[in-house]
Amino acid sequence: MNIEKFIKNKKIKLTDARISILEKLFAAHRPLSYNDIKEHISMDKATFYRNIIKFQEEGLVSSFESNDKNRYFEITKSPHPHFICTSCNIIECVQEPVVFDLDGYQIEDIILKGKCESCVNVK
Amino acid sequence: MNIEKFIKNKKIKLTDARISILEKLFAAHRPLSYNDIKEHISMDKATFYRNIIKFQEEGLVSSFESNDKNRYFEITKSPHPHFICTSCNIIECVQEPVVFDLDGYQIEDIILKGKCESCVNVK
DNA sequence: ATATCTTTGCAACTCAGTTGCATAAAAGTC
DNA sequence: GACTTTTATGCAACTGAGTTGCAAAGATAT
Repeated sequence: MNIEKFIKNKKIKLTDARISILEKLFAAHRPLSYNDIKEHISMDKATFYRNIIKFQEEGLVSSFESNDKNRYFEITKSPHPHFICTSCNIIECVQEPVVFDLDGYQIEDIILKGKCESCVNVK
Repeated sequence: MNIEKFIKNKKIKLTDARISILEKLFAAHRPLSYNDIKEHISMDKATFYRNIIKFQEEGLVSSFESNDKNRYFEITKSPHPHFICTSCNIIECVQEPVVFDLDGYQIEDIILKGKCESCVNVK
């Protein structure tokens, strides 16, 4: 993915900090928290979070809160559910569609919680 | 609901603080956060959170994190999905069952996020 | 090159939830 | 009821993710 193209036409400037955040999010195949990537990016956390806010305003990035009190971020793709393991806290993107309709409500995201394949057999 | 009976046979003592937390959770028809009920209970927040931990150890209470950085608590009933409004942050229990199976995974809870009936028409 | 507007790092702050510790209050026993 | 043991409580100090104010640095347009 070409980050420059990705940011073009959005009303935000192209900076090293922004490129490295987006590169990390593109490379991951699951949502990441600040703690997941802070070792791999060299910027203040204020810069990280302020850029995330910008990305979300532009619709480039989506986020949600997990069990472990961290917020998780991913490049906005076609909507898909997420799975959060209540044992090891890992987060995965779910490929299978979850169909659900609630009269009068507009569903934007679905989060499934439970035990992942690794944890389901442990205890 | 009789709180004394509810707590009986669990390895925790019956105290005023515990009774008032459980009463509030029973009376509500949706999950509540500490902020939701702190005005209506007279105890230190340390006492509140420590008791919630006990209740969860005994399986009396369940909880999850929401969008607004607060943790929400409810009396453990038969499993049902929850809806979180991304505009007004209200949380509702969903009565319609959501069927979903993920091979090798054990689903414990389903959280739907989106716009509630009041917010879906606003913006 | 220069002017303008945006972004950055730093440090200080916020706020939900946690922890240590001394005191108080349950529950069981006599 | 008085005594003993165990558990619960309040207070204050702490933690850690995320936020904010501000001055300095960097991006883009002219």
